[in-house]
Order: sequence, then structure tokens, then C-alpha cells
Amino acid sequence: MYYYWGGNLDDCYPILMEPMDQNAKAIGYLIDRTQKRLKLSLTHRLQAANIDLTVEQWVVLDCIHSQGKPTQNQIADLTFKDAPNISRILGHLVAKKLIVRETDEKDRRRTNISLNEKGVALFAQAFPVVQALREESWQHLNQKEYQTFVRILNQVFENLS
Amino acid sequence: MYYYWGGNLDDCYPILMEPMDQNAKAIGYLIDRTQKRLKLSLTHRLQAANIDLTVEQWVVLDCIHSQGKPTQNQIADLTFKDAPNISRILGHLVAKKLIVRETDEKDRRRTNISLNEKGVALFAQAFPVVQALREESWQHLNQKEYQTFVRILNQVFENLS
DNA sequence: TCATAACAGTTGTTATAATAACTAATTTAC
DNA sequence: GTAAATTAGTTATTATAACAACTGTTATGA
Repeated sequence: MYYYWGGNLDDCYPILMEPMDQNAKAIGYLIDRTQKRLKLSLTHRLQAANIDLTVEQWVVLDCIHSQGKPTQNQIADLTFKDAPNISRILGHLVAKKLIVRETDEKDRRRTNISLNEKGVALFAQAFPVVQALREESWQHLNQKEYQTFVRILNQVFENLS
Repeated sequence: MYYYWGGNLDDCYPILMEPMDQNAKAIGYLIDRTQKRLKLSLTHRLQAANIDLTVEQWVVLDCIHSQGKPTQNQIADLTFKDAPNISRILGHLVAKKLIVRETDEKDRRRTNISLNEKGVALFAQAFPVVQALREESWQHLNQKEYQTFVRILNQVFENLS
């Protein structure tokens, strides 16, 4: 039997299709819909809080906040996005006057990114919203389950490296 | 302590930031990167097999295959996409001559979707590719771990309903 | 029955994802 | 020391995601 990526799981449970290898599971489908709902929830909460940030913009803003003064490539690596997307997302953040682009003195190919005052303020405003979502998303689950979940998720990640 | 959505997890392990509620975890970040890699893997495998389908087009094609003759709204519900996106994805599938749109006789608002011969053939061609990915993504993990994973993932999903 | 609400689908807009092709700066190798 | 390769970032293109606004069809209710 197997479950498949892309089909109806009938109220969260996989469809039994036919006798087959038990190792073939609809991981993609299951992950996809939860990821989609998490992202949409954050989008709505940011809007409800009158915070003018998309989820992706938040991810990048958060990355810059945690890194201090990363280059665009560093942001790309850390957020698992590619260079063109980072370039454009940073463009939006610059347009919103949240960050500053500075050409690196030693290597003029590089651009160092940092939050300005408004960026720091918006991060502080958005963080509690994100934090609340994290807590709610993890309701009814304990520390051990979290560890198991992370281990399995990372195993899947590694399996495809 | 908490882990955060959007930041560097340093080789798959969460960053320790400060003493805090243990229930706040970077679920979004962890799910996001694995989902992204799964999707990219399938994209590359379909390309390598010379199958002209995007992942989303595959998901919709697979849904139609499993449902027989769904309406567009049914496809939207089953794939967790919205009506406009389904409309456009179906547009691509029609352009590729893989599916047929038919106005419902009894309710002329509805459009019934079905695979044509070429669509069935392409499904048959793509399915083993998807199946192989599913098996590989689940390597080194057993049935019990799969069940645990699904349960936790669906709990997170429900937490945000 | 006729106005109104609900429903199914389409079109337009903005943002993200992935790839390709490009410029400019720096390193490397001969 | 200079040509070639590499690296950092940008721009262009196609597809998807989410939302708003729209057309056309069916159902509801006074």
C-alpha cells in the first residue's frame, strides 16, 4: 500500500490505494499543506497587526536581525532562497526603508545588509506575532514530540541532499 | 529558550537564543526548508525524465486522475489551492492537451475536468518518478516513525484551523 | 416572480520560486 | 602579469500563491 503526493487524504488520513511498498508515503503532500497553512496564518496575523511585511520579507528581516550585517549570499544560504529572490526581497525592504545596502570595502562585489532604526522597530513589532504563532502551532504537543518531529523532518531533508 | 522561524539552524539544529517558553519552536522554518527541497527534487526528476510538468501541474493531474471527473472547486479543495490558481493551472494543462474542460449539463456554473488519452499517458509516465522520490525521501525511517510524523504534522495543521 | 444571495469560475495585481543570462569584481593559473 | 575562471549580485521570464473584483448561473425568500 502507499499514500500519494497530490491526492485527497480524506480528513488528514492517507488513502489506501493498493498493496505495495510501505515506504512510499505522501510526505510532500502532508508537509505541503501544513507549511501552506502556517505561512497563511502568519500572513493574516501580520496583516491583523497592521504590520506591512510578507512572510518572506519577515524571514529575511529576521535573518538580518540575527546575523547583524550579512551579505546577500549569506542571507540566501541561511533562508534557503536563491540569490535573485533575495535581491528582490531586499529591494522591497529597501523600498520600505527598513534596511540599508552597503558595498563591502574589501570586496566590492559584496553588499553588506543591515537593519536601520525603522527595521529594528518593525522587527520588534513583528516578533511577538511570530512568537504567538509558534506557540499556538505547537499546542497539544510536547518536547519529546518536537524532538522526534525535527529528527524525522531532517532525515527526510538529508535523504534528498 | 526558543527556536525561531526564519533564521539559521546551523546544520539542522536550532539556535539557542535566550531562556524562554520551550513550546515556541521554529516549526515554520523546519517544515519550509524540507518542503522546498522535496518540491525541488521532484522538479528536477521530472525534468530529468523529460516530463513537461511542474510540481503543481503534477499535483493537479494526479488529483484529476484519482477523482475521475472533478469540478474545479473540488480540485481546489483537495489540493489546498484556491480557485484562481486552479483555473490557471488547468489552463496550462489544457494548453498541453492533457485534460478536457466540460460544462456541467445540470449546473452550468460548474466545469467538469477529465484527463484525455495524452493526460493518462503522461500520468503513467510521471507516477514512477514520483513514487521513487517518495521512497527515497523516506529512507532510514520506519512505519512507526511515519505514523508519528503524520500525527504531529496533522496536529500542527489542526492547531491553526 | 422577482430581487437578492450564494455559488463557480475568470481576470487582474503583487509577491515569491526557479532558471537563465547578464554585469562587474576578484582570484587563479599559467 | 594577464587571460580565464570564479564569485556577487541584477535582470528577465515563466509559474505559482493570495487577494480583490468581476461575469454568469442557480437557489432562496418575501
